[in-house]
Amino acid sequence: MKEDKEKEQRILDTAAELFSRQPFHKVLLSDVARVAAVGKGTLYLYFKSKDDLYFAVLLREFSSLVASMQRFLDENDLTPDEELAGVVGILARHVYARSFNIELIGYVVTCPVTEEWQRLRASLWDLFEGIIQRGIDQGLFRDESPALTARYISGLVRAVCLFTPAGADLDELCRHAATFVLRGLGVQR
Amino acid sequence: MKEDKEKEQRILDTAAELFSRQPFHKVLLSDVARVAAVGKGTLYLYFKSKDDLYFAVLLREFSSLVASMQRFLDENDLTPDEELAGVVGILARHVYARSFNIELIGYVVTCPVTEEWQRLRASLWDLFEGIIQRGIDQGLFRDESPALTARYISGLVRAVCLFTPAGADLDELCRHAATFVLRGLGVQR
Amino acid sequence: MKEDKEKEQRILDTAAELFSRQPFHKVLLSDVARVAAVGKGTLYLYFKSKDDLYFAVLLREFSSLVASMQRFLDENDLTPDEELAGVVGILARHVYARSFNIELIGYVVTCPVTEEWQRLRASLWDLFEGIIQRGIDQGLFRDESPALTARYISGLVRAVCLFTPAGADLDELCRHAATFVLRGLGVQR
Amino acid sequence: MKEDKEKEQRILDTAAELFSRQPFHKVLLSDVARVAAVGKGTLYLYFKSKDDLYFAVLLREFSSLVASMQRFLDENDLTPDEELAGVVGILARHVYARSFNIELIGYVVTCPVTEEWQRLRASLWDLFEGIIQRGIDQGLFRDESPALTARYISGLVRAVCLFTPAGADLDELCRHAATFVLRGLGVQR
DNA sequence: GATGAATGAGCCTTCATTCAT
DNA sequence: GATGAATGAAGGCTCATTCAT
Repeated sequence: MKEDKEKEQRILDTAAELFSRQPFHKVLLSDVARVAAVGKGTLYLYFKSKDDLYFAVLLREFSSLVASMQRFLDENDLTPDEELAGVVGILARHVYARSFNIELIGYVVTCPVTEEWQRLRASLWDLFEGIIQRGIDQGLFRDESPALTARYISGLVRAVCLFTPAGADLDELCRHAATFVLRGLGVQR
Repeated sequence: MKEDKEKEQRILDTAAELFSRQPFHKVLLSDVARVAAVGKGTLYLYFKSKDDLYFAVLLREFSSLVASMQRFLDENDLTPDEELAGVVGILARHVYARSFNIELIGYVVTCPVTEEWQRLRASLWDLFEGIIQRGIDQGLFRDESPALTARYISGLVRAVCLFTPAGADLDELCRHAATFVLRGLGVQR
Repeated sequence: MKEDKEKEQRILDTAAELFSRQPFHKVLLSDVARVAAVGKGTLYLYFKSKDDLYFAVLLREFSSLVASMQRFLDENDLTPDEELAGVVGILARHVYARSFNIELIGYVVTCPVTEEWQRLRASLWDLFEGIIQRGIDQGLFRDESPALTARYISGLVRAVCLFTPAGADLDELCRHAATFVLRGLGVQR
Repeated sequence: MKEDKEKEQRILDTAAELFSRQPFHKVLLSDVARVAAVGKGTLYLYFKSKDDLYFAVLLREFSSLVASMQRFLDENDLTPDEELAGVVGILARHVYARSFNIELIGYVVTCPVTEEWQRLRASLWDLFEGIIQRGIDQGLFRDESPALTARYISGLVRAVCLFTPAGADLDELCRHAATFVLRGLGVQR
């Protein structure tokens, strides 16, 4: 019933694409099926409902983001300020490439939050909070409430990417955002 | 078709409430009518369609926010850092009180942006940008790109309000956000 | 929402007709709507679901049958054997005219029996049982178990009407059925 | 396509069970396959369609019933009244044990009657009619229309078995039904 | 102007049937 | 022969919109 992982991924890719371009109710499952080149009924072999598909997209995108940020931290031995600049850049590029992704969260906020989603979201915050805390411990950062700040950052990046002025350069955007965040944490730059 | 301003406001209030708590497609016009205590057909005397009602809510909420921020600036003779702290507080309280822009803005992002909405959104950014620019001119702030920063701020505030840890104090939250933003702009605090 | 009793009856009439000619799953609500000359959505103003419509048909038909039998008993002052012959005739004509009616019961048997339906069905049995008991009391009938016999009779009539040999005369059929039942109760004829 | 008789029987057994407990449209072929422990595709090696399976069940059940009744008559040398009491008992026990013909026959009534089904049904009636006729010929029974009476009996038995009052004893039930039928045929008991 | 019963286009979902393995 | 993933036609149901009152 769900052997074909490749097909499942194709459905998720398609759904991610479509959900990022239109609000939930404008995305038709017949479109998803057509674009993914599967039968409409096939969707239901892999996902219980339209909502289920939606959340699956959300979870996959978000967890791949968090994973890539975590990998970045693991594979590089950096100072907290370098780490923060790095993950802000990753986040920005991710949001920029697939502007929906973080946007999808808007929907989810009003829904009964699933445990899995809550856990995932917390893991992003924990990641930020951990960096900030290390920076504070090393005397690099100043922050009265790392938990709050961790929550700022994704919102901040999201906003700038969504509403980026036309013609902006992505690299510059990442640099600017990182600088702002680091200054916000008391780093002199 | 538009005599009864009081009724129109009641409809908008109701719609604002409902649209802020659920995704667009889960808000039924029959619910709006029932809660607003008007007939379903009456909605169409005041608004052309569901989309039209939605945008009317969005515009009203957003413009009242911008107006109250502008009023704050006009009625007080403050330094740029005081101004920024003030409007951040206003924004935070607004988002916190009516989490309207959760879904509201979420939906609108994927929609064909109307000119009016674009103008309104720009006015918020301009407001922030103006303060930042004045701060820079007065040597209070440092910022390489006030236009980008203006876009950060609302996203930042939105995020912290949406995902505020349980038990957080709103005043402290506002103070923290303001401090972060001001530090981000190079203010020593 | 359900002012128009006339429209509701038209829907019920149509549904009764269609449900009597085809099994449940072959009856399309779009057909019901078309034949009843109402919109498809209108059906849902009067009935919660297809099942609900089905049961409404069943209940209406059955209760009208029981009511007409009861009226026959009330309006005539007859001996038990005359009463029994009369109600058997009424039942036979009813089944014959709308062969579905009793047939519908087949479906209902396998369903979670609603209280209302149970009550209605019991009222038919009670009606038969009452007549039989009066007959016994007056020394006209012999029966060791009027409750069981009451359950026979509708099944008996149903069967003969459904499977009546081609060319049979309805009056003769009623007479024959009544005779059989009365003899079954020990009446010499 | 039809080698494995054992598997075919398992499918028929399962289908008989399920079709007798739920209306046609609620019985899913995937359920039949699962319960029968065969693949869904396998069903189509033995039966052309869902309808085909349905009628196969109906025919098998019904013909086994008729066969067992016929065997009873052949293997015992009885008087018509004994024969009738016997076959009524067989019928009652059959219906009682597998309420198959609740839904089964219910559905079939509204369907285009196949020739095979018609023939089978007629064989049951003929069996009853034959007994009745012999009883009349021997002066045991009185009946103006054995053909009609033959049609009563199965309906009568069916009804009592379906709607049997809770706690009833099957043996007593059979005795009572037989007595009623025999009295209906003018036998003094 | 106000209403809400009526409408029907359109979507999600189901499930009998097929066919590649 | 056996399987069950894949299919897509079809139907139940919803809900924005209309319009007669």
